[in-house]
Amino acid sequence: MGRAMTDRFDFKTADRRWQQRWDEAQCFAADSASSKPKSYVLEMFPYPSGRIHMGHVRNYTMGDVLARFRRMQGFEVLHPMGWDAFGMPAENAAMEKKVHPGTWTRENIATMRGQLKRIGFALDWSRELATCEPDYYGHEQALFLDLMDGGLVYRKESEVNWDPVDMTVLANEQVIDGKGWRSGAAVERKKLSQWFLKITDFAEELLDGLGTLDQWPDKVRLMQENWIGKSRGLQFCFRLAETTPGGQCDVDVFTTRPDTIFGASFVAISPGHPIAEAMAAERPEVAAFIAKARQGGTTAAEIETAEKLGFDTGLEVVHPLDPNWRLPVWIANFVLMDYGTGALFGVPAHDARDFEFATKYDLPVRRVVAADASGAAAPVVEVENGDGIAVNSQFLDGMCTAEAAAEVIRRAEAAGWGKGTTQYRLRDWGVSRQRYWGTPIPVIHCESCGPVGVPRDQLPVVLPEDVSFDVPGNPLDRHSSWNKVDCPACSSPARRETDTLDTFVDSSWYFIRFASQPDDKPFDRAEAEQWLPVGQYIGGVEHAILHLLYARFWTRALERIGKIGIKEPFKGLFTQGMVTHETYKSADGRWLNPVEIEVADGGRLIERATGAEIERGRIEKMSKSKKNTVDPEPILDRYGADAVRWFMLSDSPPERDLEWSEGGIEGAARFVQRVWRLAQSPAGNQGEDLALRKKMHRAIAAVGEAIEGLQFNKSVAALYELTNATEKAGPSADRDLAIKALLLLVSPGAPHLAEESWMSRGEEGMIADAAWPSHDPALLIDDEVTIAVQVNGKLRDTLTAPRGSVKDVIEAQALALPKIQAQLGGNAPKKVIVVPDRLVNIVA
RNA sequence: GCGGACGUGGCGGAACCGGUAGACGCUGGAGACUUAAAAUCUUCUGCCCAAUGGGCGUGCGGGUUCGAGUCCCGCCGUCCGCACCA
Repeated sequence: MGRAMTDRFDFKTADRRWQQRWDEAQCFAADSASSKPKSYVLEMFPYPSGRIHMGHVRNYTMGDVLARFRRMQGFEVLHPMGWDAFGMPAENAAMEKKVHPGTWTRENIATMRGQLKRIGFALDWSRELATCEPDYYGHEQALFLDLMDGGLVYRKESEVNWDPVDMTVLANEQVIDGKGWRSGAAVERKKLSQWFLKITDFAEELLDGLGTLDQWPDKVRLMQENWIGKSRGLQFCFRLAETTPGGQCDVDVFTTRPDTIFGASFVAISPGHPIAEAMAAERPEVAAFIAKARQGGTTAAEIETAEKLGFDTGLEVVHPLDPNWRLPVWIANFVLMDYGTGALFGVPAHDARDFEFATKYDLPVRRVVAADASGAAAPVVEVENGDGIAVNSQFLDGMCTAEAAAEVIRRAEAAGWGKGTTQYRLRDWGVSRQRYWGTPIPVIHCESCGPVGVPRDQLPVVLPEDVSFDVPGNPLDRHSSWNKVDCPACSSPARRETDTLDTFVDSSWYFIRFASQPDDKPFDRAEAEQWLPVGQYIGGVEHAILHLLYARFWTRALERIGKIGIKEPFKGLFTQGMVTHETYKSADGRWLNPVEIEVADGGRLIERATGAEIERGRIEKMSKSKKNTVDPEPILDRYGADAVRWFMLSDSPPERDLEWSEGGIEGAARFVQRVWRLAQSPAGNQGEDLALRKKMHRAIAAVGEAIEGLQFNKSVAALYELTNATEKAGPSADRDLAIKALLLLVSPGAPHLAEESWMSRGEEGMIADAAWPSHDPALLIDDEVTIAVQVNGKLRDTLTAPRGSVKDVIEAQALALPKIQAQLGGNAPKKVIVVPDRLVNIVA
């Protein structure tokens, strides 16, 4: 037969063989009833966009290494996979390709499941779920009703991006340069009545809870802290000099800088403020201004970078600390209705936006903060938003910013015109989406009863299948046989809610459903608590705020209403970097995929199809628009699962971006073959090799530590070192042990290779069931150390000495070195610093 | 605009708590094996110079220290998030 198998690792056979064996043995099915300690490893579940991309491969490889490592350490591991299957792309596909969103999504899932299986992930496929199936979203509807019963759901008006031509709501992503992506019409902000979850009730808890998340990256905790944005300040009331057409007689404002109250030169209200709206009803020019201010999308970035627009209402308010001082009331486009009270007082000298606004509309700029009292008269030429000493502020003069703020709050409270309050930047979570492909909100609107929850015995509220996407807008609105129902309370004709839930709701509890999935309820509390919280959660940084905050909130909300006994869903969090690739652009400006180009002589790049030279662009995140994606599937065909997995772990630290390169995957494939070749060397040798044994123990310690800390690139480097040393060593019993250890250490990253090698060496059972090797700490330490000898901090020589040598001996040895003598030139050293077992620094 | 990060050879990166900068990999050079190629193996590879030695080096400019990639202050550049993309 002349099998070439022993020369080359045949991944085509091995990958399939071991994937099948693991499957048959149900190796990775998690047993909730197991008596072993439990470990829950979870990667953020994918959106089924069509095909697996390199970002998925990287993410799931990291989780897989950890899951397999934990299993080897003796844990009962839960490592599940599912599909975040609702979302806009399915509706876009429906419009473009005339395919039902469900069909498109389920086909994508089937494709991607097959792709994931080829990579050999240690997943418990028996727990697979897809959020677009009624057996998932029906339970979500039940939880929504639970939150309603718990008083955590309410309705209010809020603004959406409105396309006036297509007459449809647009996602932020669908607004390009202030225009609708399909119609090209200028987008407006429109008010709509929507469902909200009371996340602000949890602002303080969510903030406090960050303190308990010591296995989260600091940057993520900091970002969440800033997002919640707790600030202390003064809320107070400006009395209007005259009553408005709407009958209002005062304006509530909030400020984090009460110390600057004497620097006020105007009051600005949001275009959505009740006073503005009341005036708009009376005065067409106000209405026109508000319409203008509402042009453009709803995103913070857009609102804050838009040109500042103001409208002087002619109204005036009275300054609370000076009855003779009146301030004009403006409507301004940069004031957000959702933050604070929707109104503020402008202090141009000490706030950047106020400064810009005042400069444009020629409003006074008054200095009320200076570095010291002598700076009181200095003009303010650019905004000064730092702290300092109060000036030009009557009784506040001379106080520092904090004192002055406290004093204003004290006086306001004493006189009753305001009070010190805590304000959060966090806003309640609007969950209504005017779209078909999402979880139907289980509510029925009745003219006499108002909104009524769908009775639980009528759940799930299933999406109708017979819908069309040939007209813009939500098909559920047009589907009268679905949305016309009787009120569950009074039986009169009513209308089903046609909005669906934000897909972030779907991803706010899937980790609980993975842990426990009974048919008759969302989860079994006791079983879920066996596994939760998730021990290690892994995913992209782009989810650092929204998804992670919503999931934390949802968990706490369930805890508050008594559904579960945990407050934080994710004990450990790891945010991995992106997979990037060079970009290529032809002379006529087309982006080209890496498979469309080839390298000509001299390293020039040319387009295969045309032979024309092309330009090498910057390294960017793999994306369809830049065409710099590398499809994992052909790579799997060519190099096998382990090489791909290994490359994903090798080059870059996991939290940083990984650049896909041909050289990188080749290097990984070469390593796979090296290990295989090493595993083929005959076993059963005699004799010791202490140096190699030490290296083996060091590698066991280093690899374990690196995986524990999710520093996979370091574990790879340690394995290369062990491989190098083992290859060089002559036959010995220690070398046989080193090979065995190498296979165990390599197995979480390259499991097919490890299994095949394990079997070929005649080892018992599957390596998937083997235990992680232990190391002998005594073998990690060397008896001799190399000590650096510096003169004035510069390395001049080294010396070797027994570990733990006394200072004086080392110092004498260092001074006796010829190179050091030469440096000193006969002079006595001024000072000598000795760091035991490390270095000697001689100050000359 | 606001918030967060990152920056080390030709490239990806390593460096415990402030203590020998460049582990490990990629690329490249030289050599071995081969009829040849591939594969594999050996060896070198931060830059500069008057080269068995010396100088310079962790984005830039300062500072603290016996000693700074690491700590502090000020810049520059790049990337990510901003509430309806997932």
